[in-house]
Amino acid sequence: MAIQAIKGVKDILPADMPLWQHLEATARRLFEDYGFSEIRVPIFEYTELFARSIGASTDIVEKEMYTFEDRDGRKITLRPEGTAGVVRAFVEHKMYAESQLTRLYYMGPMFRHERPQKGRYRQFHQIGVEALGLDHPHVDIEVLAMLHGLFTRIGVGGLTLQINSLGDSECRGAYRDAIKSYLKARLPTLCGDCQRRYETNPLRVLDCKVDGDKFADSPIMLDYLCTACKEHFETVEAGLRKLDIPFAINPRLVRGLDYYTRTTFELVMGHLGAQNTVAAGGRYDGLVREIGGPATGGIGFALGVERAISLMDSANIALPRPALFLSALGPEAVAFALPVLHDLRSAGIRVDTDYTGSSLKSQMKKADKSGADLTLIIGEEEIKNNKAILRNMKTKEQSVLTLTTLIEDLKKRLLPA
RNA sequence: GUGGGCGUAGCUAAGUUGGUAGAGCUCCAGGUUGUGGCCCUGGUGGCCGCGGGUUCAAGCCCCGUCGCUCACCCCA
Repeated sequence: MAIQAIKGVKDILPADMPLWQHLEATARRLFEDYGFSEIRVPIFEYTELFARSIGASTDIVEKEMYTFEDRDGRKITLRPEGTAGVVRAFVEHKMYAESQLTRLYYMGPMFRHERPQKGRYRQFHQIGVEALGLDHPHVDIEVLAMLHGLFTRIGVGGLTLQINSLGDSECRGAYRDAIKSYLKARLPTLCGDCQRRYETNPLRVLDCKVDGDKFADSPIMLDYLCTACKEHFETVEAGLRKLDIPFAINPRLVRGLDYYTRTTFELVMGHLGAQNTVAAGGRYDGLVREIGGPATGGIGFALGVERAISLMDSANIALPRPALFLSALGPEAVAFALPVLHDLRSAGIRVDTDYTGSSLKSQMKKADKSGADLTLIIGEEEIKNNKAILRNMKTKEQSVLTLTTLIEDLKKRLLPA
């Protein structure tokens, strides 16, 4: 039995790459327009970092992390999400001292040991941003506008941006108490999962797929927000309207990571399977301090690359193709072609060839398949007569070139003036 | 961790009540001797996921196992 890839991880094959590269390039360009800079942080960290930031009792930390001891006996974890590492780097390099607002983005693999299914893998990729240092609501708006803009630019529609506020340390407690007392009376009628969640994460009960529709009359966070949180949320709301960014308030939107405060949001897509959240994020005003930095605000999001790509239409993504296909017939021509290929490639011209020297018919097929607009034909006769034939694959027009001036001639035709 | 569906060629997939595995696409070579896409002909390519059992005989039936997949849970 041949060795296979680890369960839940995927090879991203050349055929998939145009979509990946297009998404990554579009994101880079957009984020940089907004003043964000790329940061690359390690894919593993000390386990404690994730326990402290994500929350020790969350599912991610309790049962999904790839954690192991390294040879020095220290507990190491493959990152299950991107924010913790970026915030750690922000604090470690004292980036808060450089400017009031630090805008960062990242992309790369994340790891969670879950049972794989559609849109959920054990190694998956996220593109994320973090804006650290300010808790001004306009930063929230900027980040949401950027998220909205990204999906517009990659041509994915039909998504819904849901937003909510989770309040802060001041008002969330009161809401939590209200929910618990609301649920307490109904507890016996709820599903087993909800009874368990009542203890671990009562806010999540409202989001239950089985009993979720029973809670139409439940207390909602927005009614419990303190003045500051309420103002913050209203400013974000007004700003989104002003920028014509469509959204829906979902008072039951709860995040699975403990660090979120105030603004939270999800970008969801119907009919993407059960894993219908394409991107999600929120504000985390307590996190930087928790990691050992100053008390400073932060907000970010991450999008699931595999999920986003499954929504993209590959039809309008240009595939890379050579400018020229060189057909060399017979060993002499193949030998002659070697430096020609080298010179053209060195000059930045994309050239493909087939080294077999086989029949012209089979090479024409390969030239056609390569997508090249032009085919250069060099055979025994051409070598003898100091000629080469240049064929336009679309018009079928052929012209005769001289071998001694071939490279200069081709450069003139194929390089932009 | 729990449940459903599925494993036959590189891909998509037929295979009757058990009787010696067929096809389309791809790939390769031809179809006037040096010209692609369409068409035609031929060829390469299968431990039928793996192991065991029943049987004269197993792709098909039984048991086990591994893998893939979808859903629960959780989340991007």
